[in-house]
Amino acid sequence: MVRQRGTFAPPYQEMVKWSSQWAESVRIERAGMRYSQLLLPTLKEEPADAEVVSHKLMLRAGMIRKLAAGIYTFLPLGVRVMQKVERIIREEMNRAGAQELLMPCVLPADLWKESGRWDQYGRELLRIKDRHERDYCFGPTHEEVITDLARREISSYRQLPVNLYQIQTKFRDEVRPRFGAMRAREFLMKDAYSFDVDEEGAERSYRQMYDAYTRIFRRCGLQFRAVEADTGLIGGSFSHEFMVLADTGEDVTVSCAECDYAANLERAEVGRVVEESDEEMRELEMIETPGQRTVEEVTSFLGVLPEKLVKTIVIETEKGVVAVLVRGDHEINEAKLRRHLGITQLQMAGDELIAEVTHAPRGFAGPVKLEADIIADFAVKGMKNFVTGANEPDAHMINVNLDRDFEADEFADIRLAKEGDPCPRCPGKLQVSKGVEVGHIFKLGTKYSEAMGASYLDAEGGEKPLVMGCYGIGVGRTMAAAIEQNHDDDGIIFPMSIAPFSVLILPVNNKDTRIMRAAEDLYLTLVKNGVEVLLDDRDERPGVKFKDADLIGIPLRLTVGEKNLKTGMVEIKVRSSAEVILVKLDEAPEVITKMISAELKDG
RNA sequence: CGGGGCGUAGCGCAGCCGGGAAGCGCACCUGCCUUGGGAGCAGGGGGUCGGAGGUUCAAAUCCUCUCGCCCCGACCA
Repeated sequence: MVRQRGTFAPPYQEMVKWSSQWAESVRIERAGMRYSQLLLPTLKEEPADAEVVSHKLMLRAGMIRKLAAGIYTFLPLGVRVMQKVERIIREEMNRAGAQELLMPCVLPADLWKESGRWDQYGRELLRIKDRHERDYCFGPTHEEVITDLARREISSYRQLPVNLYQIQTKFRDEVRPRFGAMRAREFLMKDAYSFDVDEEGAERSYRQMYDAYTRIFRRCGLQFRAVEADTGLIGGSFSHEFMVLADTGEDVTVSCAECDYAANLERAEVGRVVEESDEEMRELEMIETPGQRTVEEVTSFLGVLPEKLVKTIVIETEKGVVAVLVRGDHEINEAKLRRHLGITQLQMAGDELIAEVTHAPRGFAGPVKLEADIIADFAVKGMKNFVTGANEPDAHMINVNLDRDFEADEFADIRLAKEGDPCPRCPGKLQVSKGVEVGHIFKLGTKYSEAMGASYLDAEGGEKPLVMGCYGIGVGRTMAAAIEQNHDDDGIIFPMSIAPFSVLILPVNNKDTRIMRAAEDLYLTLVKNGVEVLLDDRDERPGVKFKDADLIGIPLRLTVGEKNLKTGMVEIKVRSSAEVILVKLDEAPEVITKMISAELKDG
């Protein structure tokens, strides 16, 4: 329209006024936005209290601001990204047949007392009282509420299966919140709960969620892995964590280089390859090792490698005392040991108990003539002539051998996996990498339904407990993880699917009427086509605009400059590849639209 | 909860040791100038120095208490 006016150019201010009114009328879901009207406070300098890249960039790009420890305000740009992630989650949850509902964030204590978690949950549960001094808490998770709903509203097998989800603000009073949106106290979470008639159905629901999660994280542009995880206190038969690989992650993932085995370090098994040493058994000897307690001290004192030593750790459990043997260069995996022994309480023995069991001070325990059950790691099985404590002060034994000098009551896989260990599923080797847990799915079984009396009547009229599953996604954390994986020195590189805007139009000089007219024209055309576009109409120098453009990471940048405009061209720059293409001004909207849909095709 | 550190303008910091007029850079406002990678010049606004108490003629500075925040660890998933 503007172009038809030929050489006549209205004063820019008037034109803006006129075209903003027009834009308002054609605005589709607020597709377009003018930078001058957006609250988008970018920071040139690095915020002092940000540690990880995503946190720094989210602050610098004006997405979030901190209100208190672990509590953040999301500014418009941050909200737009959040909403993109939410939308992907909703689409995939709905596609998987789940239904959205919304539960309260303030929960009555009664429900929590009923499940027993009011006392178990600990300080992480934010407890509050109302004016009548009644106990409430701010929901950190919603198993109790959903189970309560289920027991009231679900009574027949005809209503099953059903999967209900919500996207709700949670609060967990973390001991130490850190890394911005990565580990906040208040955070947005998608949590879903499935109810089935039996185990089989529950496993089907679990599988559906597994697939939905895979689609969700793929669409968010994340490189991730689903790994076997420990069910921890939530319980249940199995669970997977969706881990985004990132060096700043707080979780450790063990995966096989050859096959698709992957597990959380807490759960990771080690292949039971027993390397039988072909050494001849030598004569058992006791050697004085005054003051040498640690593996490091003993091995350097005796001049042997840690692989030749066996650590004896005395452990106290609710079922009694056990001595655990692991190779000198290995560490006990407490979660695996706990699961193996079927116990929940586990702690290193104190000096008194050690003295009682070994008749020696800490640091000199050994398996020979030890007055406790001995459970040994598989790696110990093939060892010959190893070093252990002597169960006497300041002494160790060398040339210790299994069966000849002592007997292990049991062998088990109880150590932490480490880089290069054999894979439990194939002949490959294990790798260790850091990651961020963005999603976690659990098959719960009947733990909550039985505790809270949530049952249904089957076709034969028999009363059965609902079989449950629960499935979480940290929305803010997913967003942070995406930034953690997609950035460079200049700023964020948003994947198209979760970008706050698809295109940024950057007029190089906003005092140049021709440039501004072209930019406005492009803006209006794109908005009309439903493209989410940000027009940088600020009266800033080009350098400032370019820096901000890179920082906020809009996938496509349309630069309107004097030189190219003279030949009727504009420049499109792809943020991720830095690729630059020149297109004709009037073809730009079409090219842009095609580029966007090409980027989104897997959604 | 243990250890360490920091609270001074919107942001980043100096000043504190050795008490004596609250500063610097960026941002912000006005004007000029400039317009393809965070320009330049001139002028300007903005502070209960986290809070309370104490010492002193005088406290951002010294002392006591307190609150907040960050980092490491433990904890949690």
